[in-house]
Amino acid sequence: MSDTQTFFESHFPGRRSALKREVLQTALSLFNEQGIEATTIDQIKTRCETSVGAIYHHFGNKEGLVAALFFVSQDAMMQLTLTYLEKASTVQGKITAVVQGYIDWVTEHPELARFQFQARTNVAKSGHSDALAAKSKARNRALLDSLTPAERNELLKIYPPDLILSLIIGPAESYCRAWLAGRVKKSPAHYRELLAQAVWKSLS
Amino acid sequence: MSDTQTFFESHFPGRRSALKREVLQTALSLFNEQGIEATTIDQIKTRCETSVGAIYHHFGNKEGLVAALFFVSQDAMMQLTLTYLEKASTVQGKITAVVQGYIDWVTEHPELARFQFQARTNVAKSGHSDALAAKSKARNRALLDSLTPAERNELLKIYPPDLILSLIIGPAESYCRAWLAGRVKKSPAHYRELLAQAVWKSLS
Amino acid sequence: MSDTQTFFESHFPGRRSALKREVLQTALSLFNEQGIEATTIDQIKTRCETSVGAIYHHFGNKEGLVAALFFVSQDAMMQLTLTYLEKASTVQGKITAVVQGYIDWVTEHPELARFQFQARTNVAKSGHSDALAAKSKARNRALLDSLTPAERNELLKIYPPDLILSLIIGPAESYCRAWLAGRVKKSPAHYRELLAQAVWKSLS
Amino acid sequence: MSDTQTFFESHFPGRRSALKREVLQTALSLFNEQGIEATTIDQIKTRCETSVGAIYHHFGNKEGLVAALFFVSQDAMMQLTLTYLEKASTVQGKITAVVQGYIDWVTEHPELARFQFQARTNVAKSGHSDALAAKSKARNRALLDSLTPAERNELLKIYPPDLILSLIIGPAESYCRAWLAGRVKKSPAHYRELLAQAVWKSLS
DNA sequence: AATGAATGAGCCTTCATTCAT
DNA sequence: GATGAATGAAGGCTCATTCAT
Repeated sequence: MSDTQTFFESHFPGRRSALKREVLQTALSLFNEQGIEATTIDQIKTRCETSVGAIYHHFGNKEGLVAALFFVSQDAMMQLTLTYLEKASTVQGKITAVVQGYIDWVTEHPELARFQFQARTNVAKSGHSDALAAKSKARNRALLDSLTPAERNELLKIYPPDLILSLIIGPAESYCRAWLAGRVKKSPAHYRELLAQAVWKSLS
Repeated sequence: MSDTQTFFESHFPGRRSALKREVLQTALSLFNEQGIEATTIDQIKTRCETSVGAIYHHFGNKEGLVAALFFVSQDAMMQLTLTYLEKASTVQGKITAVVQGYIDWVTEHPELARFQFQARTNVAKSGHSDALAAKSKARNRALLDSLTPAERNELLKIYPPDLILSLIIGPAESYCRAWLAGRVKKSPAHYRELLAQAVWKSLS
Repeated sequence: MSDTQTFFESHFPGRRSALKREVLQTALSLFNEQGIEATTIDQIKTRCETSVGAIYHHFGNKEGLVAALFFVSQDAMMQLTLTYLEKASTVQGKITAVVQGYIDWVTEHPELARFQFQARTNVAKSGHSDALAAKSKARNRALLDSLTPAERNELLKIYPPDLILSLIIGPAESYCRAWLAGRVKKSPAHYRELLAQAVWKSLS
Repeated sequence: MSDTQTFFESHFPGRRSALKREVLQTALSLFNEQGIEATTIDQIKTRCETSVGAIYHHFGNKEGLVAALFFVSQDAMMQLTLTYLEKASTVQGKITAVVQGYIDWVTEHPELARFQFQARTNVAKSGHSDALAAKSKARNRALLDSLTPAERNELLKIYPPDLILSLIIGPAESYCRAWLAGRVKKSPAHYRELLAQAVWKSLS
């Protein structure tokens, strides 16, 4: 499962969702190529060979389409991190899970990751801002919730909780952004281990 | 120099630039409040009590206004980092300079920093994309250029050059983004030292 | 029979017409609340918990729904006036019948009356304009047809026939419009006698 | 001054208002021909040989255009009635003034009168409903305010104030509506005196 | 009879930009 | 240099209507 098509097929299965899948897939491409505001419903409709009415029937409006894309993507990313976290037993293992979960998600679904970066602001300013805030908070708690009280105390001894997340995810996110923007060529996947190690060292 | 008004006064001095300053200041606020595309020339004109013609006279078009704001801001940020770098003599000192230069810039000019994050994509897709690429590259080289050949070899021994920048700036950038978005309350300035230390540890 | 529900039950009796009645009732409310053009088939469908297809099955199209509502309402109003006219024997009695028939209809079915005022234009511009013209003419003749030749001559001595109807129905209609629009509070029913008397005086 | 063109010229004088006048004139015609909702901004623009932007520049939006047309028309009508009222000295004279002021307005500006009938509902449901309510109240008070206390007492002896207005204006309004809709042929102007007399008789 | 997904023409409105004054 | 009326392409969205199931 490493491309977007199979991603949508597994999240919106069945023949009845065929149009929904195609619209999401097309919108994703156009949003990334041209930007969200620069992409028109008409362009999407033309590429999908459907009608504007059908798009509005399924997603309400453009904002709803953006939100649907954003949340399905964010949820899947969260899911991957949780899977990794469950397999880890030590503190280092859990931090590595978060870092590598992030990297693996981005490299497996670069289109979705690219979209998330640009869509966050839109969603935050839309009617779905509450849902966004709730999910963001949940994501931030995932790591801390997976730790035992003892582990948590140990980790928070040096750095305040607010900072922890930036120390852990910051380097990976920075490199992933650069890669998605084409500013660096080597895939973040090549640096999975290096990044996890560096983060671990920074926290000792 | 801790607010935006004095910033514009020092970068566009004189009575003749008064309107230019006011337009930039107003545009900055509106862009941050509503987003760049959502802000209209008419709104800017109304808040400045000037005319659309005057704005076009000074900035050519909307894209030009965004670019002016973006580059003056990015140049000043680069300048601050260079000042810090000049004062540093050791490798650790230089890395600290980059991290703290970044943090200090953001906390001194949060409005400009916020704008830079959202404007980058716009500028990259505009006619000024070359200027953007050139300046980004320059910024990336500033640190490496300040090192002696020996220091450089030492630093690049473990981590490839592509990764270095993300390891250095990633944590600070991540925290600053969270702060500018209101997701964390404590100013990055409180963590100047902690962040620089963490980065240094991660590179050893 | 003083509310709209029983009105529809008596005009569309039986279990098979249940949906038809509910659609008419709902459409009537929405048309009055929002206006005819502002009301969508979808809104009606949602309130009735039925499907757009069912509405089209029963009424053909939106225009047909408006016309059905208009004509059933207009026919009932005409019927009431005719009943009153049959009971009257003198000229004054017949004029009183027309005035009070009108007032009683409006106060018994304010929703239907309100709808008639706004729908007349729509129906006139629709494919049902012929039916509208025919029924309007019939209504206008009802009074004159009920008079004996001698009575007719007497009534038309002073005022030309074109004017008669406006003199008779004008005051009541004016007050009823004001009441239906909420511009006056007292029900037209309070002024049944006063209005009939005033009209009679004006014709002497 | 008996056609619409000179009406607009006197209410929006000068070369700078030429476009405004033409838009109002054109909108009036189209609204009456096709109805307000059925008329599009594009149709108006095409007939005026102007641009949609210009229309929005002058009137804000379609609702604003309807309101402008409605209020300028209603104000002028009110003005005519006030002129007539000032010249009258007896109660009968004042009532005649109201009746004939109404009739003269309608026959001098049938297009505007026709428009007022259909636009009232729109304006009432628009953002200008307050202005409408205020002006309607003012119109209703014009007659009563022009009476001396003694005259007022005399007039209100038999009929309550709410009813008075309907008795006075009802017959004329009813006939004018019929004339504007083409249901009767003879101009209301032919019945100026008859209508005023009939109303006076009804009030004795 | 009932359903509701799909259609697509058409509407209102916005807004960057120009240019005559 | 300044002004703001005018332009008009383009966009998001609505909604009556159809039709396969």
